[in-house]
Amino acid sequence: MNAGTPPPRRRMRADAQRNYERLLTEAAAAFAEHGADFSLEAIARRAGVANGTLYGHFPTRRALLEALMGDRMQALAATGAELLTARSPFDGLATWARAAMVHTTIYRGLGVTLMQAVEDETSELHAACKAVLTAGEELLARARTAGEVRPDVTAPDLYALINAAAWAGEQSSPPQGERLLTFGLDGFRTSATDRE
Amino acid sequence: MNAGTPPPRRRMRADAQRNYERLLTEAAAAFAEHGADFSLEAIARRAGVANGTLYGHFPTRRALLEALMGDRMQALAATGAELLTARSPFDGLATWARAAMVHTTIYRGLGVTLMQAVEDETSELHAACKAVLTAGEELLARARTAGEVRPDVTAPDLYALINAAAWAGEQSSPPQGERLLTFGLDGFRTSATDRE
DNA sequence: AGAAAATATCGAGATAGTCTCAAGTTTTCA
DNA sequence: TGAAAACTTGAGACTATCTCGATATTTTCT
Repeated sequence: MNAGTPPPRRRMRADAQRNYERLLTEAAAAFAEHGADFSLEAIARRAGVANGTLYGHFPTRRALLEALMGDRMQALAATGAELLTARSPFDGLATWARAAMVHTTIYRGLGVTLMQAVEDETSELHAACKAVLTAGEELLARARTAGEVRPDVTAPDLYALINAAAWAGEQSSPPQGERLLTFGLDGFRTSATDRE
Repeated sequence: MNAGTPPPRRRMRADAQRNYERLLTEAAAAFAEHGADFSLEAIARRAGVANGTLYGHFPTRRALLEALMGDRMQALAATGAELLTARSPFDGLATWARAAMVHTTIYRGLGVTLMQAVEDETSELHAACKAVLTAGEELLARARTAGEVRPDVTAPDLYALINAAAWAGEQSSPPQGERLLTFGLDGFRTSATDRE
């Protein structure tokens, strides 16, 4: 559906541009249908291009994912910023977390990559993940200040919960993800730990 | 360390028995060090055996895992039964969940297999996973009866939480797993949802 | 326009992993 | 001891990742 972001830098040769876009389109379709581990070789084939061409444009699988998801993740961060004005800080947080989980679920198996990317500075997805993490931190900080979540809940906790819930959702027929996320978020709440 | 369970059925030829055990030993070491996705070919090599021999003994990777973990999972189920007499039903549940998470962490990447196995009747690990699920259900039922957990929390929720927390723990440098499990379990508690 | 320069593409090849199976070897036991 | 049963072997058929020199296409410059 979505053909990805425009050219990376400078100007590309016309044929390169064409191939770049075709690869992105096919990759999006293949990943959506078969998961983020789908064969790059097959994607090149489907795009009518030699696999060397694919590697020329996207040296790593992560580079391809970044091209596919960069914008989307920035958008998610922006949504987080908007939810900073939600009536209830906790609800804003919860709403955003749900959106983030849905986002992670776009390609099966994406969670692993996203979890690694936030710690690995050399990952092409690092910046995007950091932006998401930061958005989460802000929502969390607000809810914390309002006394709605426990003071010891951190942004990495939230990030991990989102990805873990997405992961669980992928593994089970009735989407366990939603439930897990809800339980986790409830565990974040102040009320759950009066005596600790 | 642990060489796995004894022969499967009837009696094996002496050399077969030797190879079977050697494979189990090497697999345990390799999985422990490199994760449950480690190359079966390499395991056969390390065991000084042709790869056809490995496949002869263990038709699938899951079969190998079952041989490696079957007992251990039964033991986990037994631990669950014992914790049924814990002073506090919730603490019994929490203690067991922690043990289950540690158990899942024995080989990196095991969680995926365990989540699939519980739904897939054809998996060699299905029975073992069911036993674990059942143990969880009993602990949960007791805590529910005692009014310590929300009435809508199910055994699959618990199972998913345990595996998801183990998964998260594997992806992050500071072991996020423990924290996630705690938050999730707190989310299971009755007190967290008075008004819902 | 024409040719040189810059930029891309191609696809074979090196490496590695999964899984199968016909042919050969070892063990068992009557 | 020797034949039948039980195992092992390793090559072979696939699939995937990633690299690189040869080849082709596009752009640029005069």
